[in-house]
Amino acid sequence: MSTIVEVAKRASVSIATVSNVIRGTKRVSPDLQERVHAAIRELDYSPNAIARGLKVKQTRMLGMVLPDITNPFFPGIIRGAEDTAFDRDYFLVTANTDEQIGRERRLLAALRSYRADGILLASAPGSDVSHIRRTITSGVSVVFLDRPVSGVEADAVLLDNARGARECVRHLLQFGHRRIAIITGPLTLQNARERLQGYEEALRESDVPVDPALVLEGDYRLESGHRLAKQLLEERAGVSAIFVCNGVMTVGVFNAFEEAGVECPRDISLATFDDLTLDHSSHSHLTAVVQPSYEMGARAATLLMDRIEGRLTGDPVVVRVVPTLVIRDSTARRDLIRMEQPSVPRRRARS
Amino acid sequence: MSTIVEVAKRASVSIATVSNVIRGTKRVSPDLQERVHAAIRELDYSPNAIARGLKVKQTRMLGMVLPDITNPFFPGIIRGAEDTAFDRDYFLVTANTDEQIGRERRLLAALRSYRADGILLASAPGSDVSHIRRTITSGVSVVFLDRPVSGVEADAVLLDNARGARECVRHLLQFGHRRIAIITGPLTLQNARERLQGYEEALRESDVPVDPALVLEGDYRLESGHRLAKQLLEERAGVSAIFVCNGVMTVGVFNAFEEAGVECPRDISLATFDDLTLDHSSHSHLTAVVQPSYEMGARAATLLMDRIEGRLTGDPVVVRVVPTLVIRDSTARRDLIRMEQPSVPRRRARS
DNA sequence: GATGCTTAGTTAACCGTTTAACCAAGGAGA
DNA sequence: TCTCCTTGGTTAAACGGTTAACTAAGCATC
Repeated sequence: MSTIVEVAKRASVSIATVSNVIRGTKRVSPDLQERVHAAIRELDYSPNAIARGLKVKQTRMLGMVLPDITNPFFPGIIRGAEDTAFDRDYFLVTANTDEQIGRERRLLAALRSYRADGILLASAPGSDVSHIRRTITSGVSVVFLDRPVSGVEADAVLLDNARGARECVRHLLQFGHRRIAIITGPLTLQNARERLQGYEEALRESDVPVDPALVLEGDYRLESGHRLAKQLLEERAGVSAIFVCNGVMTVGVFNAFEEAGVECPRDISLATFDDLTLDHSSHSHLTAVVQPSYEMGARAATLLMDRIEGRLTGDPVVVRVVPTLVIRDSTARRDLIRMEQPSVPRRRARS
Repeated sequence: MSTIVEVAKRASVSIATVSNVIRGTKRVSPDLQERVHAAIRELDYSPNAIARGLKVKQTRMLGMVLPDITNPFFPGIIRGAEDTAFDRDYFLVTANTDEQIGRERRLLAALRSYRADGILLASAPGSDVSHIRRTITSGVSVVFLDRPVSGVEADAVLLDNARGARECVRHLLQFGHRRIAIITGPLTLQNARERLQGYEEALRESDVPVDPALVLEGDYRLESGHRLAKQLLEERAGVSAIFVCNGVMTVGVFNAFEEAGVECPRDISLATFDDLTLDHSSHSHLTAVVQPSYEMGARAATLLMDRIEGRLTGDPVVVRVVPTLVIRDSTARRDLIRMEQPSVPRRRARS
């Protein structure tokens, strides 16, 4: 691995000149430029970003810390952020915490140690936020993505969750549904609370009372969707529609439907947050609140880089992006729903 | 952001002593240790990994370059590699190329520039491998993951693709199927060729001729699965089973089934590479060749770190891991398959 | 008391860049 | 011819760590 000194020697110039032609910081005569470029090519020289970072005190490296890469919501975010960062000549690296606060702590510490210029963070739920606060006060810019962290001030890109939920539930109400169940995310997360709130608002608008028995708290993971839907189907209690607060849980809900021989929308209506485009075709027929995930990633990255470069100063800014409701086949008019339980499960689940 | 000098001042010791207590490189008396630790705590000091890297010429940073994070095969790999790297105190960062060779080139250049100690690479298909070769000769260790790169020698962790395909097709043959179609990956990729080869071997073992009309080349992306399955269903040509060479294409195949009103396994048997556990329940009933993705990630990371640390020297080693065939509901005995076309599609596709 | 061996700590060189400060030479203006 | 700019280049001091080489002090041995 050759260094700038070797390049300088080979081109018979000083290392300052090499640096200048590489970075274009000063006029250099054409023939010296050519000699330097030739030397670089011949040696396959790659500037040492680490030495540079040490001197200029910035690395042009951005970290992205996500709670769960298996959640199909995140790939879009990653793409958006990566593209935007690359366009502005930053290097974006991704790491995931598996929703474990301990891992998050380690990752933030590592990124800080490597002097990343900034971090895009979708934090794992947890009450201890000292590591985040420390990261910020140490001088690393942080932008919250999708999940704000209560008690910590920072730029953020968030979804208008209440609005998404409200529109979705309105749609169900327009279809004549009155007993609409909701499977929420973990209510420690603000976005989960907002979605619940949108649900309640929509009901109130239509003078439908909020029945606490129809509000089921999940945790955004597959298993909870499965469990709660199963419970819901057993009691039934007049429920003709379910609103599920994220895509992963919806998959679990479908599992429960299949085990119980329930077909959608024949036997029940289903609407969900998140679009599962990669998924089984029946999902592409899902009525869904779709989040502009690519845009969210892109805007968060922009915010972060603007903050780093000082184009953005002063109080934290919070960008709210709005989701769109896509109405597809999984919701039907209330009077078309067959409310009696199917007599026999179509197929048993296997482990 | 405080430095080692400030810590040294505050603890009234030399910077060498600070370094020594942090790294445990030399005996330091208990009271000095305590003073240093106190200073570190009070200043919230975080050692500058970049300065350290410059001096010791290694960063303990590993890069993982993947072609497509939306492919559900990769999260498992990432987890395995991340865990293993963390255990040995390396920092693993991930980036994805979207199957574009240009992005791969940029990412490798960036990782080299940041002096990553090593790279786990699942390369995008493409004939130009000079950037990979250059990365290696420049001194960065590279381990190929899942996809070897022809013409470049390096350690690798690969799946025994032929074996997986062979066992799967044997299973179909045992169920009495004779006209078995295959939807392959892009045959420029070695793993796609190996899967095809396994398919052919299994057929030959049973004296079933390989009918070229039943070999359809896809590209591992959803759309190709959809298109080829549709084509297959239109011609039908006595096909009673389909073997799909990756999970993403299988989703496309399911879309085609649904559009045509074909049910599985009632109307046709389906077996696939990859397990789509996150997916819709019908997928969890899929007969599948499942790859030990966590293990692959873990072993690749181990190989890489061993190579970096010099515990592993000499010729490249290639680890072959073996997949397991999981037989579930999507395959049925040939005589139970209803071969006539359903008269009317159950549901139309929407955009 | 001189000598040598440990032990605990410090000094200073170095890693590969960037960049402020400096310098030499050529040309313009007086 | 002398001074003063420009222009195009070089020198050398950082940046924040690590670590080999060194020193000082304490102790045992003779």
